[in-house]
Order: sequence, then structure tokens, then C-alpha cells
Amino acid sequence: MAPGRPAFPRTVDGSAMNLEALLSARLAPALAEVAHAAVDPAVRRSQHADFQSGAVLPLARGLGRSPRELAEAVTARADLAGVAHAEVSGPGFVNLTVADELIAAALTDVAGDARLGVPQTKQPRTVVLDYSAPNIAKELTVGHLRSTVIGDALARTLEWLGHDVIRANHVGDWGTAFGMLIEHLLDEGATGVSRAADLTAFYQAARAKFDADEDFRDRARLRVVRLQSGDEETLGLWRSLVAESRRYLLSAYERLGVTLTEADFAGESGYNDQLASVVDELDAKGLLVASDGALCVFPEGFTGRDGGPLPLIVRKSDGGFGYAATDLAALRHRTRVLGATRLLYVVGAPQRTHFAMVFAVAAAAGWLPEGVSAEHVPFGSILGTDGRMFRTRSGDSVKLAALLDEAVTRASALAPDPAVAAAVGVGAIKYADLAGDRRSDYVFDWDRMLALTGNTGPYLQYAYARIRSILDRAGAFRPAVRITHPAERALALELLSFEPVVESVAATLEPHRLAGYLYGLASLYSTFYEQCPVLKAEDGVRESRLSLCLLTGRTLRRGLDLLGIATPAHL
RNA sequence: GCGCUCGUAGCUCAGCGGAUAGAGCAACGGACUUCUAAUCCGUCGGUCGCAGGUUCGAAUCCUGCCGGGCGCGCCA
Repeated sequence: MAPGRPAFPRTVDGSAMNLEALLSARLAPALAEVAHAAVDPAVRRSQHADFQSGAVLPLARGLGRSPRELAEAVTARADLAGVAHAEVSGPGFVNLTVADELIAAALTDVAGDARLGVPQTKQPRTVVLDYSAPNIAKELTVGHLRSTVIGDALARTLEWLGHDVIRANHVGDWGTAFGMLIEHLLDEGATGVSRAADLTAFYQAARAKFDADEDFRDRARLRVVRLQSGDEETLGLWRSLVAESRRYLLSAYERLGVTLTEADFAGESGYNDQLASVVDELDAKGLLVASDGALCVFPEGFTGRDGGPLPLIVRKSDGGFGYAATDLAALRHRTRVLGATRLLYVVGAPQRTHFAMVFAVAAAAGWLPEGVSAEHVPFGSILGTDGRMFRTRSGDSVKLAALLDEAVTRASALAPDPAVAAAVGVGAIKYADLAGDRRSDYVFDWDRMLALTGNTGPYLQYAYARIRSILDRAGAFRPAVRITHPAERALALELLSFEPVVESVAATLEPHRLAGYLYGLASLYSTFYEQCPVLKAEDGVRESRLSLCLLTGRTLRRGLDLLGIATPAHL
């Protein structure tokens, strides 16, 4: 901060730019005096003013005074000098109008901050974030899109806030299907799976032979046994399948703009040698029950179709291990070896019960000690415009590559430059996935997601490109904000809300809050842009308006980056 | 059958304990000697599935009902 400038009022937690926190801190002592107890000021954004506090409304009855009377008392006592103007309104709200000078000073501070006023967390956690989880020897489909896109947005956001994020790509690289895949690979010769695009055909061919040919079926079963018993030749073939698939997956992630890397692969096969000890430990805790030949845990509170207790099957009746055992082993590894204090699983809503059971069993086994949380982060389905599950006309799941191809083709109508078209097309798909509540199903609609108006990726990218254009013309200037117009004020106030929004995304694991904020910000910018000439403005005002452009651009860029969406300089 | 989840404008969705429920699209009407009008402004449009309950206050919380989706022992 430049010397000589009046000190900006800091809040208790040292966060300079959070107006909500600042107003709360100023209101809290007055509220405590009036109520004779600590009261949450409940400061929120408002349509009737910049912020409002409805804190006295619930107090009125207990204190035997009218809400408006209490609100007047609070307003009279609160030290808001230089911060805001308070006015009692309606049934007893305290409407707060922030001083223009404060908005300007706060935003000028933000302009000098590389993190846009968003501090790193003081309580960093080691977060293991389980997302994407595709299958080896299969192509990515729309079925993997949501986990991958939502998970990556959460990874980026939590990481940026200072948490230690360990990405865990729980790829399906083990199981009985590999018997037929390896046999098919041998039939096809060394070049069986040489190109990523062949993966689906390869898998389907193996599947078809398995279904039709009894000899092949026997060979496949034998091959599974050899794989599980550690036969070197078989393992070698398996590894070649895995390696080829990984190459393909990494290229797909790169195209999607997803941060997953080679180091993040944590396949199911990696837990093979821990499964027996999972069983042993559960047994030692007295949790295991033999049922129909399988080893199960019956966590309390789960009932099946017949009304009886629902088992989590840890070891199957044939002696093999299912996904429950793998999930338990992975969970134990993440807390015990990786030192995770927060476990997140970005997996579709249908698996809710499964994860609830896994967490219950893990807790009973002592693998989720005090201070370690495990959360399923569920999401809804992608539907076609007919309202049913999004599939091809023939009923197959849509390949991600085909989807991206079409997106880029359609986007090239908006942006002739191939690189820009890719950014717009891919961004449109990802943004559409992130813009709504993740728990809800959403309709996959090309026209809507590629529209240049409304809450879409292209609209935000366009807004950003316009800002870049104006800044490019402007030349150098010294950022400093002052408020001279209502549109400036509205934009400035919204820019100061970036921090609470990002915090809320981290707290709720709901990226659509950020998407909605960015859309609102871009809308306010558009209004400002229409009503306030920037480059032609008089000295001083020009610099201030350029500062607003700069800050809006930086906020859009950072926000979109946290969502995993690119911001081309030009459209 | 039990459990979870969702029913908000014609369509797609926000809002999830606070004031007169908000956007976009569609419809209609405006604004281009433009800093990217690929934009912006305005109008029209809703018994927030239904019925009770809790509360000073309910789209939001609770209960029941109706309707859709999903899950419910060896697939992940």
C-alpha cells in the first residue's frame, strides 16, 4: 500500500477485501450490546441495498421489543464511520450501503494483489480427490465427463486456496475382463492395440468373441487365473494394455484441459496386495460375517430389498475380491499412507449407498479417525434433449472424442482460428457441465451451450476477449479505482465478492456458484461497457475505468481457470 | 416394498429460513458515425407439484400424498 494513503479498514481475520466480513465485524459489537449476547450479524447481499442484516428479526420476541426498534438501536450504536451507511427498512432489516470511497480503496488494493484479494487458507488440509476413474482398454465416454470435469474444477479450486490436493485417478485396470482382453491381444498379434482410437473396437471384438466362442471363453478364464497368480508373460501383456491406455487417456485429458497426469494414476491393481490385509483387519475387529460363502460386513442402518440387513461384500464366495474391498483398501491407504485428512469421491449419485456403506465400515474399522472426513460428491446424469439418458441413436454411450470433435466444429463457426475454436468448443461443454447444481441432471443441448448470450462458456470467453481488446488499446496505466457512475459501482461491488464466492465453492464443493458469479460479473461488465466510455473518458476516470476492465478481466480469467476453462485473448 | 433424489415462467435453469421469487432462451418493442452490436436496454410471462405443520417470516425446514429418476449381496 502506498504510504500516505489512509489505512484501509481491516477485518479481524486480516482479509482486507471481504466487505461482508468487514460489515459483520462492525455490526457485531452493537448487536451484542443490544441483545446482551453474541449474535451472528447475518450480513448478506441484498436487492434493496448493497448488503442487509436481518439479525434482529429473530431476537425481537425474546427481548420483548419490536424488530424495527431493535434495528434502530443497532444502527445507532454500530461504528460504521467511513464504511457504510445504515438504514432500517421493512420489518426490521438493516440496509447497508457501502461508502464509495471504501469500495474504491478496497478494489485498488485488490488490483495490487496477485491473488485478487483471496487469501490462502490458514488451515490447509491434505485432500485426496478421487475423480475421472475411467477403465483401461476402453474409450472415454460422456459417462466419464462429469466426474472428470467437476473433479478437476474442485482440484483446481482447493489447490489454489492452498490445500494439498492429491489427485487420485482410480482407473479400472484390473478384473476378470482382462482375461478376454489379453487373449484377444494375443490373437491379434503384437500390434493389437496400437492406436487409441481402436480401443472401443478392440474391447467390443474381445467381448463378441467371449460371448460367441466357448474355446475363447475358456482361454480367457484361464488367462484371468494366470494374471492373478502373477504369471510374468501375462503381466507383461497386461502392462502393455495399461501403458497404451494411459497414453490415450493422457492425450484425452490434455485435449479436455484437465490437470490429471501420469503421476495421478492410482489404478485398482495397485491395491491387490493390500486386500488380504483389509480382510484380516476387519476380521480382527470382529466386523466380518460369513454369508452365503462370502465375507461381509453389515453396517448398521442399511436394509436391503427384503428388509434385512444389507451387506458390504468384502470377499466374494469364490474367494475373489470385489470393488468394495478395493475401495476400502484405497481409503485405508489414503488416510494411513498418504496422510489425507479429507477424502473426496466425485462419483455419480447412484453410488450413494455404496459409499455410505464403505465410509461406515471404514469408520468402524478405525480408518477414519477424528479429524479425517470422507465425502461422496455425487452428481446427476447427462440427458439428451428428449429428456432421457444421453446416448447415440443406436443406444450406445457417446464417445467423448466424438463429442469434442463436434463441439470444435460447431465452435469454428464462431472462431475461425482452430486453437480458439477448440478452446471455445471444449469450454462450452465443460461450462455447461459446471454451470448447474452438480446433483441435478442436465440436458445436453448444443445450441444452448454454444450460445453467445446467457450463462454459457462462449459468453464469458467473449466478455474476456472484449476486455483484452480494450486493454490492448489502452497502453500502460496505473491501476486506481474511483466511483463516478452507478454501473461502475455495481461492477466494483461485485468484483469484491470474488473471495466469498471461491470460499463457498470450497466449502460446498459446488462449482456452479462460481459459474453463476462469473456470469453475473460479465453481465455487470457489459452494462458498464455500454454506459461508460473507457478510452475516451477524461483523465483519472479513464484510469479508473481501465482498472475496472483489468480487474474484471483478471477475475474472469482466474475464475474460468479454476473451472478449467481456457480464456483465449481474441475471439 | 424400503431408501435416496428431483418437481420453480412456454423451454433450460438459479435462488435452499428473510422484504415485491430471479436469469437466459422464446415472444414483442427499442439502441449501431461501436472501446469486438457475437452486445446492451425495456415489456410480457410464475396459486415455486398438492395438502398440512413448525416459525415473527417457508420456494427454502418437517410430515403425508401425487408424479419422474436412481439404488437395494457377490458388476464398478
